[in-house]
Amino acid sequence: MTKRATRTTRPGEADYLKAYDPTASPPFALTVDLTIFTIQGGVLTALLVERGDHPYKGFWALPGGHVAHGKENAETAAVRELAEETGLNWAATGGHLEQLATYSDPDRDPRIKAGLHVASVAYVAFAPHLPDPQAGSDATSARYWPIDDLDIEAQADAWHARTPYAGDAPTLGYDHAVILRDGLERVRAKLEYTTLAAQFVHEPFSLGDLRRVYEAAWGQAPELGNFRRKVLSTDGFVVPVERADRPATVAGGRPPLLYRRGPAQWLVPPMMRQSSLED
Amino acid sequence: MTKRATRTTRPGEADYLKAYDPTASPPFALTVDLTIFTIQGGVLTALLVERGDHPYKGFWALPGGHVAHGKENAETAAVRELAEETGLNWAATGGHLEQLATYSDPDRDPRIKAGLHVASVAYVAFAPHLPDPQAGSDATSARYWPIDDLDIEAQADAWHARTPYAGDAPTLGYDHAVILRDGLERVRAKLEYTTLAAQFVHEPFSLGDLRRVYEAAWGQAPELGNFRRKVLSTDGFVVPVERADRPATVAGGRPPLLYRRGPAQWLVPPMMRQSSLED
DNA sequence: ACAAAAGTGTTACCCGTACACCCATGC
DNA sequence: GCATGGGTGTACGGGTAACACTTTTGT
Repeated sequence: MTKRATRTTRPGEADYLKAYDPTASPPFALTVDLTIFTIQGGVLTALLVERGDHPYKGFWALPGGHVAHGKENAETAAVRELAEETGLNWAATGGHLEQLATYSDPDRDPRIKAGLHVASVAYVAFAPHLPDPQAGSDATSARYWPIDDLDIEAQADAWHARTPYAGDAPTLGYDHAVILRDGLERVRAKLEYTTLAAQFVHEPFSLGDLRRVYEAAWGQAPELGNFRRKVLSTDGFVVPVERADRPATVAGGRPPLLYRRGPAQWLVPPMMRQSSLED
Repeated sequence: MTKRATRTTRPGEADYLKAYDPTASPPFALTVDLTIFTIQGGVLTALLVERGDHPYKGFWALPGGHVAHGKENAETAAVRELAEETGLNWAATGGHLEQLATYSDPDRDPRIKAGLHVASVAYVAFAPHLPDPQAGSDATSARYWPIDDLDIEAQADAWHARTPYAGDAPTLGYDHAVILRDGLERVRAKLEYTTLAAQFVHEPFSLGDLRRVYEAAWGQAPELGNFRRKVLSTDGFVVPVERADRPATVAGGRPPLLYRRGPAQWLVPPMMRQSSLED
C-alpha cells in the first residue's frame, strides 16, 4: 500500500507537477498515419486521401490525424481516424491493425517553421476489399491506389534526399512515401510467418483466393500443391465450412471448398518466398 | 519545378503557418526510452537507472530522456541519451539499435495531471558486455540487472491492471516493465531470424561464445553440432580470424577457433528454438 | 469436347535432429 | 590420466520443391 500511494500522492509530487508550465516548453504534436492495404482484382492497393488543406494541399497522403490530447493513445486515435476517414468500424470488421513505427524528423512536417515539431505514429492495417471510402473532413477525395502505380521506392528515395519527386505517379505529401514503403515491407514480411493473409479475403474463401493474396503481395504465387498442403496442415490457419452457400463462380471451373479464418496466428516454419531478403 | 516550389513557398502557405499558435494547442512531450541488453557471465541483463527526481523518484527505470524540440529525431535522441547516461559512443562500439514501439497512453506519465501528455518512443539496443555505466544527470545509480531478477511479467501485468506491483523485485517506474517485456521479446525473436547474436559478443569470439548468447536469451542452448553447422554454413554470419592473439582460456579445454562478425543480417531459415511461439 | 479452376499423388532431396566420436589443452 | 571445452561425422526422418495427374464445373 505504500507503493500504491506513489501512484497518486507522494512527497514531492506537488513540486514536479507545479514546476511544469504548459506554455513554457516548446510543443510537440502527435499524429497517427495509417497504411491500409487491401486487394482489389488481384492487385495490392493502399488507401490514400487527397489533401484539401495546407500543408500539402492537393497532394496525396495517408489517412490520419491528431491524437486527442489526454484522451486517447495512438492506437485508439488510429481506429478513430480510420472510422472518420473511411466510415469503417474496425472492431466490427475484424481486420488487423498493428503499430509500424514512429517518424519524428523535425523537418518531416513543414509546420516546424512555425515552431511545431510533429511526430507521427504509423500503423499498418490489413483488410479485405473494402467499400470505397467517402472523402472525409479535410480530404477532397479518397481512393485505393495499386501500390505498383505509386512509384514508392523512387518517392521514398527522393524524400530521403530531400529532393522533389519528378515522376508521373501521384505525389505523396510529407514523408508518407517512406512510411508506405515501410508498411509494404511489413506486409510482405508478415505474410511469410503469420496467418495474416487470411485478413485480406472475405469469408468464406477458397484456398485459391488465399493463394492469390500471396500472388498479389509477392508478385509470384506459391506452388499450388505445396501451398495447400502448407495451409491445411497448419493447425488453425483455416477451418472448413460446410454450407453450400458458395457464391456462384464467375467462370467455369470446379467449385472450390470454402474456409473461414482459424485461430492460429503464426506460421512455423514460414511460408517460403522465392526472392528471399538480401543482407 | 512546379512541385519543388510547394516544398518551400506556395499559395496559402503563410496562412496555415501563421494560423498555428504555439501556446494554444495542448502540448505533447516526446521522450525516448532505451532497453539496452547485454550478457554478463552467461546471464541476459538490462540496463536500468535509479531515478533521482520525481516522478518515480527512487524507482528503477529505463534510461532515456526528452527529444530536443526541432533539433533531432527520436533515434538521434536515443543515441545522445545513451551517451549521456552510459558514456557510450554508440557509433564507435558498433552495437545495434532499433526502434521498438511508441507508448502513448495518457496516464503512462503522471504529469498528465499537469496537462502534459508524454509519449515515448522506445528503442532496443544489443551490445556486448559494456563497462559499468556512471550514473548520469538525474539518476542516483545505474546498473545492469539480470532480467530474471526483475519479475518483468508480473510487473507488466500489474501495470496493465493499474495495480501496484507487490513483489520483491526492484520496482520499475512508469510503464517501463511493459516496454522492457516487449523489448525482451523482440530480442528473443530477433535472435531466431537474424545474426544479431553476434552483437552480444566481443570480437574475436568463438562459436561457443556465440552459442552461450542463445543459451542466455532462450534458457536453452541450441544443439552443439547443428548450431555450428548452421552458423558456419550461413554465408557472412561469421568470418574466421587467423591471428593467434586468442586470449588465454580460463580453464582447460581445447582452444577454440576465433571469428569476427560478418556482413550477413538474416538467418534463413531461422535458428530453431524449442519453445516455439504459441498462437 | 474443351477450357478453366480445384484438388491429389509421387518422388527426390535438403536440412534439422540426435547422438556418437575425435582433438587439444590444463591440472 | 582425466576433466573440460572444442570440433567432426553420420544415420534417420520430416517436410518442402517440383511436377504430373485427376476431378468438377461452365460454355
